Amino acid sequence: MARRPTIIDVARLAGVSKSTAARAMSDSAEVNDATREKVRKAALAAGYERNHLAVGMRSGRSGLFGLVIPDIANPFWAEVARGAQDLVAAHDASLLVFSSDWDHEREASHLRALRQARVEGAIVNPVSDSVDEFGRFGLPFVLIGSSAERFPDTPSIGSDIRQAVRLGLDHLEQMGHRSPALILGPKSRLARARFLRSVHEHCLERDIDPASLSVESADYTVEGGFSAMQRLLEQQRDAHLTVFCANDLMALGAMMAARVAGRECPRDVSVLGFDGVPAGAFSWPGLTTIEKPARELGRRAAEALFDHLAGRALDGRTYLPCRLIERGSLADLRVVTPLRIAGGGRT
Amino acid sequence: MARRPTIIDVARLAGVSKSTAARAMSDSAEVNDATREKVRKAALAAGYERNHLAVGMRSGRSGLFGLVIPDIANPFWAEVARGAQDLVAAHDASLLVFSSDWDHEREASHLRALRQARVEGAIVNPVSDSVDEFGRFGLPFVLIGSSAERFPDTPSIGSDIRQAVRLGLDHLEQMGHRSPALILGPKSRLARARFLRSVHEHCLERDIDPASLSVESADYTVEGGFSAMQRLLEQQRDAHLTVFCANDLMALGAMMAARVAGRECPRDVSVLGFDGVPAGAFSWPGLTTIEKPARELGRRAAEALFDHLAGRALDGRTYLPCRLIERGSLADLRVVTPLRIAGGGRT
DNA sequence: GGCACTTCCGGTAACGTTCCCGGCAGCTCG
DNA sequence: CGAGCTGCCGGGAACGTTACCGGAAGTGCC
Repeated sequence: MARRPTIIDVARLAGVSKSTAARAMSDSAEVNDATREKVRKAALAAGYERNHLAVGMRSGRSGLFGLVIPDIANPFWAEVARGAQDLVAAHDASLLVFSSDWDHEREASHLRALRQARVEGAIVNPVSDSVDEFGRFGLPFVLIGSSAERFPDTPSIGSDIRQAVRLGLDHLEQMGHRSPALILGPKSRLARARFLRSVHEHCLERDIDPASLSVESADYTVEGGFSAMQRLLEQQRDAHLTVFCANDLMALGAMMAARVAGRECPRDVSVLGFDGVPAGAFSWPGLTTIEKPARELGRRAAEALFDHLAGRALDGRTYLPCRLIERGSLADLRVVTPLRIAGGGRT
Repeated sequence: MARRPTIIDVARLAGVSKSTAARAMSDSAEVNDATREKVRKAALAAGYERNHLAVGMRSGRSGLFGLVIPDIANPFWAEVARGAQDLVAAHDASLLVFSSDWDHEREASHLRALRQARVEGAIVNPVSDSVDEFGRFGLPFVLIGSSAERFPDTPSIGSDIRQAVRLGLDHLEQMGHRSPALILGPKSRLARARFLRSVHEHCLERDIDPASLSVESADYTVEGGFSAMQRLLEQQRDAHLTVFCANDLMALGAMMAARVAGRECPRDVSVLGFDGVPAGAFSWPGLTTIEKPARELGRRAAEALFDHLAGRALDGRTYLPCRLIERGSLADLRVVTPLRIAGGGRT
């Protein structure tokens, strides 16, 4: 295979200097239209393609961006990645994707790789809520996810957990569920605190004692949701049990636990999820859940990064609203109560 | 922010020439151990990090690799990406990920981006089975997926559809299902032909007329599987209906169609999927399916690429075996038949 | 002691691009 | 008509690294 043609080859072919050729290729105004056309033709004929390595080296702009997320194989993060990727590609740049697996070591190593590749900026979901190494990260970056709260002075994008929780609780209330049990994430995670705080706010407004709510902790996995639900089911054997889970995987696990316990959903048990993963659409009954705008999250993070780089003002933290997806995992407890109140007024 | 330290800064700090410093940093044998240590210390003190852009420019090895798949948000491809990523990261390199959305234009543009970034090689799932532009791709690459068959002279990795189909058919037979209906992908796709051919082989060996099998076509989506199943259900109203779907999404759609038609799975209807997406584990009943080794596919593709680059011999196309995952979507038709044959011999 | 050989190191030239500076026309204007 | 200005272009330096070459010590051997 022959050597890849360089700008010098193009210049020679077009009969101009390499400076002029470079100017022509980079849409500079300081070149005559006729000359530009001539160079373009020569470039096409030679099969010339700009060497981004050299460009990055000289100009400092590598055209590379980084994304560090916990796991690209996780549907939620894959969706985020897709959003970021789309926007980066629209800017004629490329995205380096890394999975940290919630591991500090790995995250550090990936960040190092990003720096060495001289990416122009990065989007990161920090594995821990309490990182200090980010101060000397040495790169423009945008945080994504709820742990971003620890870094108030760097731009960050997340979903609006407060709005989401209230959305779920309001919907639950409308359906006749007053005080759902909660299956939350591990105590160490910041997202859990935010979730719980929002629940409390909501309860206080409605004169419900937050302490009356059953709370179980799990680890965001299906198995965790399964056993948390088992504990809940034991506590409450007879009445209708409603649970609000902090993510869909645990909700799916909770539904499975109900099934093996012989409790039918939504007849005996109601489950509300949080995330909006595709799998929720295929469970039976379909999982009613609150969807985080994952792809939009990725897009906006990338946008924020570009804005940041361009020196445009940034409004710090941005929270994106979530959306309720009604499927079939919630019982409609209204149909009995209103009828009783109405006293058989209709039919 | 101060200028990033270069190898020259390190050399000055260590009191050696930049050549020596570079040698020390790149584990060259041509440097004294004591000197190497001295340079290492200086590098650490200066906070030096190799500039991969410059390295790539000079040495021709950018440390960058490309991955072009249809959609990173698709769980199957996300898993593939994860596998590739892990292996690339293990080689201290980075992976550029692109989604083509089954669009020629986009694919071409991504490949161009890859060339301009001077990636050392790429893993590609070509959007079309009939591409000609790949001849002048101008980069070392490995194909992934079944469409790779069109390019016999380039290394490729795929799942062993033949083995998978026979695995499914054998299992079906063991469970008492003789001639399942088929829901396949669009006629244009090569994978469909491969699937069908394997079914025929299997039938012929068992003296089943392949023409007796009902075949429906869909587009690999849930909706497609849903309506294909509806057609099948109309054809066959009474007897137990068994369908073998060419992917899990269609299988999930088929299960939903059965449910809305009032047919219970697995009592009235049996569904066998193909892919092994996570969602299949949460449906009810759980989807029995044949799992493609997605992550392994990605790993092996990356491995093949590295081998290829290192000039190691490559055995052309590699097919990875698939695995049966038994969940609950298949009726066990054995329990009745053997009893009848036995003629009430037991109880 | 001279010679070959090894070990280690320094200087210089690339790699392909962009940036800066200077120059040469042609034009305008006092 | 000369000064200044504008539009366009060429030449060279620089970006940070590695490849290559040559040379200075040190070692072993006759």
